[in-house]
Amino acid sequence: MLSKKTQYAFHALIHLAENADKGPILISEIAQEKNISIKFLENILLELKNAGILGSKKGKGGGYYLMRAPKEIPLARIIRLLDGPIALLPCVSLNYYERCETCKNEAVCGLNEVMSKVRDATLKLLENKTLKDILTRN
Amino acid sequence: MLSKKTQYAFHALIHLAENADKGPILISEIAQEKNISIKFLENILLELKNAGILGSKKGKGGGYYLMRAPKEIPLARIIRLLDGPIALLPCVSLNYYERCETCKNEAVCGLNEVMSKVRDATLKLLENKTLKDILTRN
DNA sequence: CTATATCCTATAGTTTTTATAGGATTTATG
DNA sequence: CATAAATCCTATAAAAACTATAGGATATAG
Repeated sequence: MLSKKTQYAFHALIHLAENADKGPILISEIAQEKNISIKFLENILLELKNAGILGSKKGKGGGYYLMRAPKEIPLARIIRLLDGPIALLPCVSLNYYERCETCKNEAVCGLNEVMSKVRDATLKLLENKTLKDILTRN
Repeated sequence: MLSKKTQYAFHALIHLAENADKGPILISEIAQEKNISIKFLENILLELKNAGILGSKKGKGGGYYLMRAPKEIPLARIIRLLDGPIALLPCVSLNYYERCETCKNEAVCGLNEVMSKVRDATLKLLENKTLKDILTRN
């Protein structure tokens, strides 16, 4: 399961996308709207900003805003940033690979093969679906 | 990522399947072969037994053995048993469903839609692939 | 100058995961 | 029947990860 952190990030990004025309949005506004602890959300938005996904403005009239169009933000990007690996096993992770200590030859390991397929099927969706795809459909 | 518990379970099941002709297998043998803490493994095998996946025999000549053919044991079964939900969000989980508190209408939620697709793609593999599919290929 | 809002880093609280301990029970066998 | 071998069972400890909070630093609008 995705962590609360990542779930909150998605909800916050959705709010920012749906209010992109209103200029910078306050942390407190998002927190209230989406029922998230304001201080926890603050940390999350900061991480998104440091990753270049969000921009911010300080002081009166400040807040957070998207740095790029929703369709340019793949869901996989958010998950990897806040949750880490998407793969089910370290030995099939593309971004967080670790060699399997138990199995002698990954090329012949059946578990590795199946989990690689799971990873591919998951990534095909999460890398192609973007913030735009999770906005409320009207 | 899958927990160590689930990873150990897979390795133990593989060992049991590959030595099914040798009668009951000792916990200690599996632990040594796969480099798993013997006491931790004991708990895992017990859970698998209580779930009807393994059988056991006590006393001298005892040990654990598979209760059914490897091709009858889907990987999803093991994961759900030891790791819980396979879905990325509670609101798209088939076996551990929980209503989303933030979104007003799941039928219209884009996040729900995408994560449902991820779940389906993952389950298509994990419910159809079995212990037989992860045995070493020779 | 002041109020506002993010920035930054530390830490506290909670839950989950991983691992260990030790006695109870069952069974094979001499 | 006594003994050794093995799983059964439950509790608890140790470590790690996750969730949340705190409070001062910094930047900016007006």
